Amino acid sequence: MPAAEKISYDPHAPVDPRVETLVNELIGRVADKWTLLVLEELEDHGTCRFTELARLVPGISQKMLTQTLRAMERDGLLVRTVHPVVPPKVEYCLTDLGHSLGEAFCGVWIWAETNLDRIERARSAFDARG
Amino acid sequence: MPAAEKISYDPHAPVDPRVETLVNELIGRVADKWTLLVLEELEDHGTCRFTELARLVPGISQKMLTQTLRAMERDGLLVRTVHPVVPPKVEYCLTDLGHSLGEAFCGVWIWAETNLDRIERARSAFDARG
DNA sequence: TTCCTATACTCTCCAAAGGAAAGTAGGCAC
DNA sequence: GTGCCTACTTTCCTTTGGAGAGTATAGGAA
Repeated sequence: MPAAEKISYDPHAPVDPRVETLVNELIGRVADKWTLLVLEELEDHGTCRFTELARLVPGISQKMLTQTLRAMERDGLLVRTVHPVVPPKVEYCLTDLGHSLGEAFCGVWIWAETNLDRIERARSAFDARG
Repeated sequence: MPAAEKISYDPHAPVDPRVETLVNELIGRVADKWTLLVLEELEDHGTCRFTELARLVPGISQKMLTQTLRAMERDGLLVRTVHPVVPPKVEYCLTDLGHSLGEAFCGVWIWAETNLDRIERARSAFDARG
């Protein structure tokens, strides 16, 4: 390990490798394209129904929307409320935990907005080099 | 870099849909399991060689490591340096842009560490409900 | 000489994940 | 009866990803 101590806050410094494994596993699940996009829409629009989310999240299939919502429900990120009416009405709403994850991802959205141009330029340069 | 105007972020503020599409696309690429884990290791360990990363990132295949590193290089997140020696020596190092993404994801790692127990409990509860 | 090693890929084959579209349930209006 | 509505569920097929073998190269050992 290159032991260059950082002056700024390093969240990884005092970590038990067992915990690190679990965190990596969790990151692997949560840092999924669809989870992120669903999270974003639920943050933006509040409680949503199934078809509303299908419309809001660009390009998601019904299968993946169902899977993503189930996984998020299992992880306690959102609550699924079934209204026993016809036609069916199911609402999805972020929990406190879901909101806290949304806030944690805030920095990433800001980063993406801020650096869009820079990345497109980097890609052009890379592609030009062959 | 006009960072001053972006200090606060209101997710409910109206956003140009064209920009939103591009940001979603970018999130979809960057919010990939392997990209995140590689980014984390490069943040933690600084400059790394190929096999070093293969060892550090748990469970990644050589193919995916190559693909991930190429994509990150194309996006300007890291620099790939080839030393013309035998056996080959290639070093990967984050750019400023890569570091800034790492910092943006800082909140997510902290969140994951903080909420591990809560999520495991949520999963157990969900599985117990059937 | 031939063999072996080390590194960073690269290729091949197969299993798993994911997308598109059709099917299901079940009251209600007609 | 037929059609309609929503939230899935199933089927089929394409794409992605993983496991492992192969490649190029120079120096050192046998």
